[in-house]
Amino acid sequence: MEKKRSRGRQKIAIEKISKKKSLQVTFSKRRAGLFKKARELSTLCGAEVAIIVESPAGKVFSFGNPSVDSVIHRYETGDFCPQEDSRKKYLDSMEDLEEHKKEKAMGKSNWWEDLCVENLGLEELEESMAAMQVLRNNLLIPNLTLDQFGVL
Amino acid sequence: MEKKRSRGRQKIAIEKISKKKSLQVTFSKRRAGLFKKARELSTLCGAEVAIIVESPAGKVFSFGNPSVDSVIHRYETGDFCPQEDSRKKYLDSMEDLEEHKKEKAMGKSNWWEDLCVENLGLEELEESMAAMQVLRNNLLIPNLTLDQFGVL
DNA sequence: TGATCTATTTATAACTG
DNA sequence: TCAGTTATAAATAGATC
Repeated sequence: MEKKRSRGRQKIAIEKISKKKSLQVTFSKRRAGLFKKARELSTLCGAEVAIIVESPAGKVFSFGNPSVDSVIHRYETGDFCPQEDSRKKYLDSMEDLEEHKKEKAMGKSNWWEDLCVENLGLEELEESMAAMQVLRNNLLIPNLTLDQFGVL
Repeated sequence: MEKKRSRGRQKIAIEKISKKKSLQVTFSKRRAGLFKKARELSTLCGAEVAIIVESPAGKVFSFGNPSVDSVIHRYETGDFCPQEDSRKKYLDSMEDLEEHKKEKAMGKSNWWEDLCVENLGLEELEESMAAMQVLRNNLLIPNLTLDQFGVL
């Protein structure tokens, strides 16, 4: 009979972990676990899920199916939580689209500085994505797709 | 020895559940489990977490610590990594790329088409990556890293 | 760093009232 | 539909490599 090689998983209290190193390890492991659970929920039940996590160090991680933004958009525009009139903002941004295009046609040099979801329609989002695709191709980096970025 | 009263938990494939009733039950249980994991992660690690789930029936559930809206706001404004100057670094390299563009432009609008690994050093590769990071930031998509593209 | 291992805790599928 | 039960699957704390 060999000596036990490990005490196995130990029970821990659900309170802030004091040891910095084990906090970091636990954060990574549990974040991965959380995202896996979310993926399973969405696959098993056909549910849409979005998760945003910010580590104590300020790093942001996200998971979304079909995408973080689409789920957030529905959350914000649905009657569930109408604290902000983001639908109006969205429609306004569509109006601004023409003006933005005119500016672009005038040959504005640093065009990407104006890129922002707030003044971008899906069409231009896809244009921007296409530019990134060209960059990606030229950099010989394979398999960059829109859904990898949670855009769609 | 008594007859077993249950077969206990059974292994299931991670694919859409076909039986409507067990899908509903599984959705409720797993949604609760997911939120519990999120609460534990946030308590154990002091992390901010927001989750939005929409059931196939269209019902929306959410969890947030400290609140869904605050986490979403951080996500959307790109106001993360407050203790780092990486954002500034991205913007700086974007300016460098602007120079690069002017040098290479010569009447060509799609400057990035000239970018190619063959005439790029690691430094410029990283610059290009930084430009993509800026694009990413402007598109409000978090956590784009080199290794995600299989470069490193 | 991060991947892997082990023993344990935790989550949950199927079932029952 | 909702709350328990049971037996098993899955996650993970702590250690090691």
